[in-house]
Parts: sequence; C-alpha cells; structure tokens
Amino acid sequence: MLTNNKINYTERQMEILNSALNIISERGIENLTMKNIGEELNISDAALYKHFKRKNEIFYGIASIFETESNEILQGIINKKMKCVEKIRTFYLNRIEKFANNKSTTVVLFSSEIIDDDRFKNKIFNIMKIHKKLIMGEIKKGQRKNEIANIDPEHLFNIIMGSLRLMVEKWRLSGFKFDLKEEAAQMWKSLSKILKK
Amino acid sequence: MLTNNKINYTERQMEILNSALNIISERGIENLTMKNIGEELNISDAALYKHFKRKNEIFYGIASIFETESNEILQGIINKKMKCVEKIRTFYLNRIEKFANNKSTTVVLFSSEIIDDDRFKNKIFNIMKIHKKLIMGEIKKGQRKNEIANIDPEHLFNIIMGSLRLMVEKWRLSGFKFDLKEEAAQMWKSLSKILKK
DNA sequence: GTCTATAAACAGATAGAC
DNA sequence: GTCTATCTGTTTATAGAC
Repeated sequence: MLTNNKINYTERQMEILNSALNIISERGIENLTMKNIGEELNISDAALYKHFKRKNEIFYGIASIFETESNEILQGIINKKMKCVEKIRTFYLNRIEKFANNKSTTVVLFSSEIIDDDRFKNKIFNIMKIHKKLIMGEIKKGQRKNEIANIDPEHLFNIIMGSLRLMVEKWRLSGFKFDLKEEAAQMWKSLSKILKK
Repeated sequence: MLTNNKINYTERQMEILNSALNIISERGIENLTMKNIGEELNISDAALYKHFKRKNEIFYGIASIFETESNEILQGIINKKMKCVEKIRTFYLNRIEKFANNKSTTVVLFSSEIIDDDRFKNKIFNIMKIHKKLIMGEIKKGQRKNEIANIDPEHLFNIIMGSLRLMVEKWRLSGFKFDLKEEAAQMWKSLSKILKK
C-alpha cells in the first residue's frame, strides 16, 4: 500500500525543488519559471535542465517530497498499538507538525487547483486517498468499539480534514503569523469532544 | 456593511466573465488567456479589450459576481427572525445551492491560491470575512441562549466552513458527478447534531 | 464592436563552448 | 555543471481599418 518508489534526488535537485516550492508558496504558480528558480540559486535557467529534463519533472519532484513526508507520518501510526481516537490524533498533529516545519509545503494542500500536471495530480490524489482510508478506517473501528460517536464516518472525515485544511490555509494567508502547532492542539481538543460525543 | 458598489456589466461583459470562469474551472488558470476566452465566444482576443481594459479587470469582475451571489445569500438571512442554528443552516444550504447552480464559481473557494491579483484577492477576502463574522456571531448568540454546544466558536466555524469547502472540492474533483445538494443536506444533519450537542 | 497586423516581453527548451 | 546564445512559440496589449 505504501508505494514508496522513492527517488533519490541529488543535493542540487533538492535545492531546486525547495526553491520551486518557495516560489509557488510566496509568489504564486505563475511566477514559477525556470528563470526565477535559477535566480534564487544564482545559476542560469539553462543549467537547471542538467538536473531536471523538463519543468514537469520539478512538479513530480514536489509531489515526491510530499509523499515522503506522508509516509513518515503513516510509519508512526500503522501497526502501532493505539486507541482509534489516539491514532487519528497522532495523524492530525503530525501532519500539522510537517506543515509547521516546512511552510512552503502547505501550498500542496491546494495544489490540485494550482498545478496542472497529470502525473503530479495523480500522486497527490493517491496520497490523499490513503489518508482518507486510514482515518475512515479508524473512525469505523472506534464506532464498533463505542469509542466514537455514531455520526456518518464520511461526515466526521470531512469535519476533521476540512477544519485542518481551513486552519492551515488561514495560517498561510496570515503570512504564518500565529503558532500553528498551538492552534492545532486547541482545535484537536474540540474535535476530540465531538468525536467522543 | 454590505458594500454593494454594484457594477452594471453589459451582456457581452457577462458573457466574457462566464467564459473566463468556465476556462479557469475546466482547464485551469494557466489556460485563461485572452485568446482562449475569445475562442469560446468566437471573437478575436483583440476584441475583448473593447469590453475590459485589461485582463486584471476580468479577475475583478469574477470577484464581483461572487460578491453579488454572496449578498443574495446574506439578504435572505439578515434581519430575518430565525433561531441561530436555523440561520447558519440557511446560510450553509443557500451557499451550496449557489455553487450547484453555477459550478464554475466553485473555483473561487480556492482562488486566493490561484489568482494573483491584489484587488481580486482583497474583494474575496472581505466577503469571506463577512461570512465568518455572521456565522461566528450566530454561534455566540446560540451559546448564550444555550441552543449551541459550548465549544470554541472559532473551532465550530472551522468545522462548518472547512467541511463545506472540502465537500465542494470533492465535488469539483469528481467532475460534479454526485448530487451536491443532497450530500450537503445529509452533511448538515451531522453538523446540527454536533452544534446542538 | 469586430477584425488584422504587429509590437514587446517572456516562456520552455536545446546546442555547444568551457 | 555552468555558461551564453539562440530557437520557437505564446502572451498581453495597441493601432488602425471597416
């Protein structure tokens, strides 16, 4: 299930990917040009083509970074002995921590609207699907054990991930001005009240 | 509060704005070119400049359409005699109905990530702020009257609007394949359980 | 209001020297 | 791996005829 067909990027490639993420995050997708990436790294645009064959490959690389982060989160949950609510909480707060540690990756949440590349979209879409499957699985388990309120699991999923995303977007639009991790910890308290009924 | 500095667009201007919305929604922002808009309307790109002085004005026009829709929703709520939860429900379902009737406008939910134009962003941002003020006001009123559960109003707002947005995004990405209004009606039932505790 | 023609800027990408 | 030079296509926008 965890299709970690991990690509090993060189140091320079990682610099390029992070540059690209920064530009998308700070100046928007229409400013992500080979020239602008080069400028950030003080090299020419032509030089970039020695590291990525085409611009599309940079998009795919960004998706791979996101996939790696996602897999790190899932490793900390899968096959661990935790209560259902505890698993969802761990996922929630770890996902927030990744965003807090790498601000630019927050754009990926909205990237299927931003980045028009099929390979990229598919990869992100699959990651989201895995997250959904995990969370809904735990919700259903929790409901069978009577640990989680009897509300449509899909609706609970919408509530958990929808509120996470809205909070992260607010953080982005505020220029990362508040403490996301603190805010998320508070938000989780409310969510757990709701989950436990 | 409702700054309805309404611009009266000509019929042709409205055609252009709707064309632009369709292109953004179906083919992404990077395909929104004057040439593509012209093609949809079977006129040349140069002709568009007789209707909008610059491309930016088209973005602003899209924000104005969204503002008009928003104001129609708010008119149906403000100064009406309804219980707090009922007001939030009416807003929620009316907002959904607008999206269902004009699919392309769903992109506006994510437009601050997509469209890089300050006047546009400010207008959308203000509309969102008005919505937030309205909903949080009703939540607080409801809590004072003991009609709404005692959960941080900001968190309840995140839950209501976050889940609405996630649902609409899912609808968009599915190619508008399911019945959004029906799904939203079900979602609201779960939300009202949570609100009323 | 629509057209054709055109300008000026900029995009992604390649060739070849160092 | 980096550079300069260059190709090819596309974009926003304007001028001027009809």
